[in-house]
Amino acid sequence: FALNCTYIVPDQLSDPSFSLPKAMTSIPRNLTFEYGADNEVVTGVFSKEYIPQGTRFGPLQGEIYTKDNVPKQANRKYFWRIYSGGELHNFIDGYNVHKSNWMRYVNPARSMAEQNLVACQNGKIYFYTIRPVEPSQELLVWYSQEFAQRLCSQQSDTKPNFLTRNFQEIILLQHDKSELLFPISSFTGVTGKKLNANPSSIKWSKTFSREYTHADEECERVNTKQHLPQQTWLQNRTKEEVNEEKCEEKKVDVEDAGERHSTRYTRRPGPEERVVAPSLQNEHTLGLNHPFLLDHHPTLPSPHRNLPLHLHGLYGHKEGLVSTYPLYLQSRPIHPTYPVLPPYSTHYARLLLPSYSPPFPGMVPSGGTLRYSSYLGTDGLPYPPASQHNLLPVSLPYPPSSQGGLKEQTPNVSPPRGAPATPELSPLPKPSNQSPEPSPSACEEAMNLSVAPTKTSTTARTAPGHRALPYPLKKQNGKIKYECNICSKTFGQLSNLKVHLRVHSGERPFQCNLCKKSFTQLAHLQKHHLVHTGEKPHECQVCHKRFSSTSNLKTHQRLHSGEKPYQCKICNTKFTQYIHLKLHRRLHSNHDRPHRCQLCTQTFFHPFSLRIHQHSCCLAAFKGPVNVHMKEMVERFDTSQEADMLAETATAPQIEEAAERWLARTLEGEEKE
DNA sequence: CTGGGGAAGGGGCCC
DNA sequence: CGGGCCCCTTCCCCA
Repeated sequence: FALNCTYIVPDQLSDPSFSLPKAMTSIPRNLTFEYGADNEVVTGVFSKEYIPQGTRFGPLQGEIYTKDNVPKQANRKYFWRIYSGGELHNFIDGYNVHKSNWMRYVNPARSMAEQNLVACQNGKIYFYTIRPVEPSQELLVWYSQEFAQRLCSQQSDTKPNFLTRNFQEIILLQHDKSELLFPISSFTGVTGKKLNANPSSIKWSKTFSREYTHADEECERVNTKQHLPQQTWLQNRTKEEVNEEKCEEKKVDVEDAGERHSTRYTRRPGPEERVVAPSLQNEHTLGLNHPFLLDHHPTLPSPHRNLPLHLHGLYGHKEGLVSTYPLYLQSRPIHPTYPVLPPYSTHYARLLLPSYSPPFPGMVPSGGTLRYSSYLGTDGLPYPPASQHNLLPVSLPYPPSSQGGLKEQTPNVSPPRGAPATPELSPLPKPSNQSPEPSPSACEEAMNLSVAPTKTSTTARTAPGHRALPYPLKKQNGKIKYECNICSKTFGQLSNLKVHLRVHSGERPFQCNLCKKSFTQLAHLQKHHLVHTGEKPHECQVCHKRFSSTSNLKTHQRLHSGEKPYQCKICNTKFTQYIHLKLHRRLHSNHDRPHRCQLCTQTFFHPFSLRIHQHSCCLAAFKGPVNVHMKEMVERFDTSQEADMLAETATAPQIEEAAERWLARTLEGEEKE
C-alpha cells in the first residue's frame, strides 16, 4: 500500500488558538465529519469530494502506551496496536481527542461492499483508499489481522447474525512483515486457494475494532503460525522477492522518519517535469503476485451510528465470484503516447489533495459544484448516469479498472436474499450536493449528441464510457450552450467544449517530437516549439526586445508605459504583475489587516471578508465546531484579486459575485493541480 | 529577503 | 474543426 499509494493527504495543521481538539481540527479538507442528532457527537467521516484509489491518510495519532504502562483505567475503545518484529510494541490510544487525530472517528466497515479504506501499519498506521471514494460517501475502514486469524483458527463459537455471506476466498496477505499490522484487504488478481470457511462455523467476536475490549488478550493467544493454506505463499517466496520488499521498506522508513518525500514521493513536479507513474515493478512485489486476504467481512453491528440507508441490511456478496480489485494496475498511464503521465495528474497533485468544496454555502459557482461522481463507480465501474448531468466525458480522467472489476461485477448477478435494494452492484444514491436537474425552462432543448472519438486518443477507446454519449444542451437567449457535465461550464461552441473536456480527461493529443512534452491544444504546442527554435516573433516597439508570446510582450510593455495594475491595499505599493503583489502581500502580517474579528481575533484586509467570516465561521462556532476549511477559504478569498478589486462599500450581490468568481477560478486552478 | 523581469504553460474566445 | 489570439498564472532567475 505504501509503495503504490498515489496521493498523500496530510492532516490539517491544527490552529493552536482554537480550543477545539486536534481530533476535530486535523481532518483533511477533502473530508468532513458527520454529526449525530445532537450535532455534537461525531458519528462518522465522509468524503467531500471524489477521492481516488491509492490515497493515503494519516498517520493515526494518539497517546502512546507500551505494553506495560497502559493505564489501568484506560478505555480501550480506541486502542490500536503497533507491532515491531512480530511483537506487540506499543499501543496508540485515540481516546483523548486532544492527542488523537480525526482518524479516531472513522467507522469500521462492516462488509467488503462498503469498505473503502484499509488500515496498514508502515511504521505508523495509515489508511489507504482501496477504491475511489465518491463525494459524500462515508469512509469505512477495515483492518485487523486478528479477524483473519480468528476466522481461521477459532471455528467454534458462532454469531450467525453477523455472518451472512460466504467466505469464498480467504487469503492472507503476508507482507512478511512483522511490521505489518493489518495484512488485509484485496485488490489484485488473487490466485490463492479457497478456504472452506463456512460462515456459520466461524467465530466472530464482538470485540472488533474500537470495541474490542478484550481483543488484545484474545489475539495474543492466537497462534501466529496457523496453517492457513495461503501462508504457504510466504514460505515459497523467493529470496529476491523478500529482498526486494526489504529494499522497498527502507523507502517507507525514510518517509516515516519525517522526510515525507521519499524516493517515490519527492516533490511536486515542476513544469518541466512529469511525475513518473508508480513504478510497475512494484506491482510484482506488492500487487499482482501478492495474495491478499479477500476481506469478506462479517456484517458488523454499528450501534454507535446511523448508517445511510443504503448501507443497512445484509451485505451479501457475489457468491462464487472472485472479487478482485486491480488497484495498482491503475497506476499505469492510460495513454501510451504519454508514458510518463500519471493517470491522475490533471486532477490531483500527487502529494496533496486539493479541496474542491465550496467554502461558502450559497456561494457555489453558478455552475454548481464539481462533479466527479459520474466517472467511476466504487469498483471501477462507470455508474449508469443518474441524470444526464452525470454523463461520462469523452475520455476518462481516471483509468478504468482492469477487466477484473468489470468481469466480476456483472450486473446480472442477483443480489442475495436479504440484500438491500441498492447493493454494491448499483450506484450509490447520488449525493445531495450535486446540482439539481435543470428545470425545463433552463434546458429548453436536449438531444443526443454523439461525442466522436478524438483522433489521438486510442487506448482509452476501450474504456467504459467512450461510446457515443448523449450530451445535454441548453439554450440561453436563443443560443445553444454546451455545458460541461463535469464542471458545468458552458460554451457557445461544441468544439470549445470538446477542447475543454481535455482538461478533465487529461488527454493531451499534441506532443512535441523534440522533448515529448504534450499539450491539450495545437496552438500550445506551436507556441512551445518556439522554445526549441528560439524564435521570438513579438517585438517591443520601444526597446526592440523580442518575446515569444504576446502576453509576455504585453507584460513587458507595462515597463514602458508605467502601468502597474496591481496595488497593495495596505501600503499602496503597485506592481506590474499580479504574482508580485501576491508575494508582496505576505509581508503584511495579520496585524496589518485592519478588520479584526472580535470573536476570534482573526484579521482581514477587507470588511466584507470579515462579515463572511463572522457569518460562516465564528457565529457558526457557537452552534457547532468551527469549520476549519471554511475559515481558511474565507481567508484565501480575503487575499484574492477579486476581493482586492471590490470596493469596500460593495453591496452584498457584488460581494457574492466576486466570491463566486474567485471560487470558480480557485476550483479550476486546484482542479488543474 | 524583496522587488522585478522574463519564460513558459494553460484555458478560453473568436474567426 | 483548426487555428490564432488573448489573458492569466506560475516558475525561475537576477538585482
